[in-house]
Amino acid sequence: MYDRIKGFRDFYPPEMAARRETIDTVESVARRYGFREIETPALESAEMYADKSGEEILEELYVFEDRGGREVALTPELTPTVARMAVARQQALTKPVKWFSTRPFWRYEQVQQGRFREFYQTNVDIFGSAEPTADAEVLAVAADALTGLGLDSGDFEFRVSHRDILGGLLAAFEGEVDTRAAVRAVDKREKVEPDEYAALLTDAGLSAGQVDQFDELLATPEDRLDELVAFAGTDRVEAAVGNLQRVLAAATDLGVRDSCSLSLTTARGLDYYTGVVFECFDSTGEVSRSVFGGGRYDDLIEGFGGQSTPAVGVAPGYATLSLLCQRAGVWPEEAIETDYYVLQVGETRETAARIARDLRARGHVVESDVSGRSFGAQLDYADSINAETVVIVGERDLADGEVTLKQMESGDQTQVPVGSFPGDHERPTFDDFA
RNA sequence: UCCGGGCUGGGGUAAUGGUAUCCUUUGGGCCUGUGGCGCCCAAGACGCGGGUUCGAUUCCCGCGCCCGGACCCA
Repeated sequence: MYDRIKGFRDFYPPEMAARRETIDTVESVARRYGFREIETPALESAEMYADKSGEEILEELYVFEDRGGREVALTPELTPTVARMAVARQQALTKPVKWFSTRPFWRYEQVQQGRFREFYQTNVDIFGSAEPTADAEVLAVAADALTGLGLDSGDFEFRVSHRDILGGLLAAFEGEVDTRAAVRAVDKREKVEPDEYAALLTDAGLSAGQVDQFDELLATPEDRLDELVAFAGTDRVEAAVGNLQRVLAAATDLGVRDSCSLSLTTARGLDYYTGVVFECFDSTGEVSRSVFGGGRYDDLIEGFGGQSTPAVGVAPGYATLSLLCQRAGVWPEEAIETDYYVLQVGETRETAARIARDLRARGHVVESDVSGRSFGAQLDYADSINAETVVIVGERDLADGEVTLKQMESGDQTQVPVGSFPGDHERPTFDDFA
């Protein structure tokens, strides 16, 4: 016996069925918005992540030297890869580029609820549009996917913010402020004690008075965003607020405004976000961590050596998504379904196989004995796979040119001429011959 | 990397310093013809290593894994 590697999971049929259904739902929503599927490598140059996020990041990745002496990493996220792909074909691709991809990613981190070392996400990205409608479309794909899974808009909430509002406000304060540290502090606001939160902001360069003022600004409600513009008095904050308002207006047009709430304390950890950022949360708070997030990252493509290309995306992860669905009671139940079981008694293999083939050709799920089992054991098995109809192909019936059709739920059965089964019937059942 | 809890057949459990209970499950048989039931038979466990002990599944230590949390979340 070998153990499974920590943080990696096996998915047996019952769980896989639920995952398949969930992934199909999310992908079909993306397709409906015109996103095209891409497939990407599991390995990328480790340098790509180091350049983007610093050498320290390699500590959290699966990195190794391949036989050709290349430093490679198992991909921890998709964004650098799609950025690389977009840059490679930037002249050829018509804009906007709209891509999606579902696949595993790997990070060497502590296993916790909703967090594994191998995890699956569907990334949905738009390149080449800086319009608020693009941000809103990404939000809409995410919201439609969740409702498609059976959640209603009251089950989840997108907390929406804007990087330039935070950055712009911080820049408007007197004195030197470490924006990155301050943004990190904001991100922690809900998790730490007020004193500690204030201390973090003070460390970032704000005075005690400024901390209070900043905190008050962050609590500004949606209908008074103009006050932020007035406070900062800068083009940057004015533009950011205007942009955020247009994104929310576009979200209204797309019918997903109800799922969005303004939350200036939502910062997202990722440094590459430049505009609107959002995170999806469980409305009940029962799922304590962020379900997934997304946002605008206009500078990344240029940073990868491409032409300036605005981009916005979202990446639902299935580990946390399943937690949310389970909490809401909409995680798919496995229902093993089999349309027909073709039961063999005696030397009837040829006829049984012909019937099974005919039924499969009609698109049905059909099983037949592959274990040389007895009549009773076959019936047991048919029951265990929830076969709707059992076609009994036995020597005695066959001598009379007949097979027996048994409806499992009721136990009713009837004789059918073997030559007319399945005949012209698309989906023959007991009722058709009773 | 750190903190807390846990680990007995595939799943769920009981007891125990002297190798383990029950349920379920799985395979086979009764069973080449009404047999989805039932009955019978069989299979299957103390996470790994070390220590204490005459003897450890039980007590101690380390590790592994699982669950939850912190950090982190690019």
